[in-house]
Amino acid sequence: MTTAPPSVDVREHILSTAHLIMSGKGFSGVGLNEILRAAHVPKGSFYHYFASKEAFGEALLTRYFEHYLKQMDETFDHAGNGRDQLVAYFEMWAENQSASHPESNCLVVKLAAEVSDLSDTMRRALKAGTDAIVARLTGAVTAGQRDGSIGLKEPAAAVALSLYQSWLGASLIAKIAHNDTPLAAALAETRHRLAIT
Amino acid sequence: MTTAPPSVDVREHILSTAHLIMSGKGFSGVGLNEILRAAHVPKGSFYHYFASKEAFGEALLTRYFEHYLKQMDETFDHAGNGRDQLVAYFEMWAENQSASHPESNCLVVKLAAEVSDLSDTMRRALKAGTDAIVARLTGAVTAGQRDGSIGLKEPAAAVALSLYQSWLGASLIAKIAHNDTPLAAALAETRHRLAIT
DNA sequence: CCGCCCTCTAGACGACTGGTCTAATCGTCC
DNA sequence: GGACGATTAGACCAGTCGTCTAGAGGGCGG
Repeated sequence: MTTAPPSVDVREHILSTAHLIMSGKGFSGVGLNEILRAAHVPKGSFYHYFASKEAFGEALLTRYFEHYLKQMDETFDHAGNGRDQLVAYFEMWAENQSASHPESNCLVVKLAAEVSDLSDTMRRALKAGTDAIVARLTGAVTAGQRDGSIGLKEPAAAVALSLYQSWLGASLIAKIAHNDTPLAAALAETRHRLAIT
Repeated sequence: MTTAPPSVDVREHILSTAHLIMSGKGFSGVGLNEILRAAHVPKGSFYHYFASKEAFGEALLTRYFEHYLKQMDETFDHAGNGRDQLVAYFEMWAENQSASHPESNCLVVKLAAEVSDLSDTMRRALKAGTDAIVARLTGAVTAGQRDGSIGLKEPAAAVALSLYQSWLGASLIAKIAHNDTPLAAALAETRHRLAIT
């Protein structure tokens, strides 16, 4: 699909092509051949940049979380109080996870279950990434509790983890239903949970 | 000579063997060869019982939900009020999803993300099954609201779906963390949510 | 300008597995 | 024995991941 010959950063090009394909077919469901054909990169190059498919998967996840966390930080920076930060973030999630943009779907939702039992290194990449996400959410909850925009008394970390898990579950159900209403419902519920009573 | 219908037995045997293996390796991650070897069933027999790997996957899910819903009904029958029914069910979930019993892990958690984009028939099996689960949960929430064991005012269906999604998410995180504490936390939070204020 | 070295590309190849299908065998009953 | 459906054996080829040799390209010292 992607045609540009990026002799500059082939590694990055392979990774971004793979992200596209794997967010549809999963990890075991795609072969290196298909990815490399789509990226117009010969097989010989692949094993120059990556030691194995597993190492490649780990790199894919690491790269994904890097981008993701950066975007998350930007979203938080552009929002006001703690509650607004969280709402803006989950609005973004709902949009990205929509069935109409399969390429921006969350890789945690897509790959976690498949890959956690398959490869310990990939599992650890997933763990590090999700921990970082929850840490940032915890920061926003704490900020919201301090600035008065969030009234919940429970520990910030517990609230953050619970929100994150709910959205993972809602995304899974949205995938099964092939329908975005679970995401809209999750957004409404999140707003409700964070509202000052 | 009541010749027991062996075709049913073999079919069932293949399915139960596959359940075991796939709950570890996923759908695309296992080949028919491995499943059939493990089940001591010759490869040639497979296409006598199933039309394709996809149809096989659909049968696997259907069978899984049949067992699952039956067990769910039994759990509900042995519990008292609506809240107790839900608590008993989620206690069972936490136990089955434990990392130490990978064979009883939830197939929805394991396969939903991988399979929903891969096969529409499998996606629909997943949808029918999860809808049935949420319907039963909704029944228990309604019962609890009626018998006074649940104080929540929100619509029963919304509560049920939200609980189910939270548990899917918690199970995913537990898989990533390779650790059961997220499930214990989910159980505590569920209890808290359902407690009379 | 040349030759050298090292990075990167190229893709054939091997050993194996994937799902699928046809042709033959088996078991049972008439 | 003959017929016939249920069951199996194994061929089939496209695909898998990974290896390997051969060479193109660019930078640099001289």
